[in-house]
Amino acid sequence: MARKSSTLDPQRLDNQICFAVYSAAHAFNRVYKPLLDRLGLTYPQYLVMLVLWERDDVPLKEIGEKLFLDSGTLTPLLKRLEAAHLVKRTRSSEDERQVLIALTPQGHALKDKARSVPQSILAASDCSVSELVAMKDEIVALRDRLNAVIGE
Amino acid sequence: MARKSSTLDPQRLDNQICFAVYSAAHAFNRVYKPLLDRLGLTYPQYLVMLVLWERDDVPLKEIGEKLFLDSGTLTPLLKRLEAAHLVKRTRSSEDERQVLIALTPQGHALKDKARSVPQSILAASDCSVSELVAMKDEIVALRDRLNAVIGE
DNA sequence: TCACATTTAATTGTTCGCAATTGAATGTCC
DNA sequence: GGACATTCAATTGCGAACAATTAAATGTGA
Repeated sequence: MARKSSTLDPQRLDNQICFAVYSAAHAFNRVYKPLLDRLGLTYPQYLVMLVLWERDDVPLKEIGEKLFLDSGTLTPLLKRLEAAHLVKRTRSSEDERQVLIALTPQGHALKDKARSVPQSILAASDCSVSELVAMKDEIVALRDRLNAVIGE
Repeated sequence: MARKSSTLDPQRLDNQICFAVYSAAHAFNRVYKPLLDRLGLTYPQYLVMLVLWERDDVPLKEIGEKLFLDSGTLTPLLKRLEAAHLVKRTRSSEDERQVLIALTPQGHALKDKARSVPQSILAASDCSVSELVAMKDEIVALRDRLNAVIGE
């Protein structure tokens, strides 16, 4: 009883939820890799395409808010998507500060090719949809609490 | 009923557990940042230190297995920790292929300074320990299932 | 209108993360 | 013992991720 049980030691790697999340994110990335290679996308690029497939012609700023990414990450990423002829970047005529991101026909067409990706991920998760939804909601709630702290 | 409800659309960003995990990992990183800045560590460097604080004089390979990272990531990271005088890298005399990572006195001493980090994270999570442990176990189980698929 | 603050992207520099390759050390099989 | 495969770390190249800075466009208040 004198020595703290290792299963309760908050400084142990295996007891840290952040490492669980960190390593799960990398595991997801590795599962996505071969699926997205066929689409010519990286995972963050795929996330941007998901945003655009929901709504086209979105300001860079708004993509950043949805994905929690800033222009330092998105500007070069979007330039790569533009070089791949999947999106077009244009300055807004109403507000020259904003850059609007629009899908090209190829970018729009890619949505169909990507349709099988989620079910491949579901299969790899080896888990029921309802369990995954419950976990997702818990993780999102945790993320939002963390982000609330960052804003002070 | 003809149109699929958006809350069930698997191609919607908000319905993807992987994005929840991805964005939660980044949120954790942002919460850790100011805490680890005081220790002069990045989050992946902190993970390596957690491994070494549990057991010293560990082969690079073993650190990689615990953190799911390869030498391409760890070699430069460990060189930075060595430059910061927190670890020492030596070739094993028994097997010259292996590099053993050992804590310096400063590296060992940093454990005490890092003791308050987990409770700061717990506070930011705004969640009970038992809830976090339950979530952690679920996420680890998911991660392990995903990693099992990668190995084919 | 003019001075000043705010907003927005882009840029720069550092660190991860990983695939692919290289090279050295070790293990195995004949 | 020698040919061969395997293991392990290091290296190279590319794409995030983010802090900090810069520059241009817009908003605001005297």
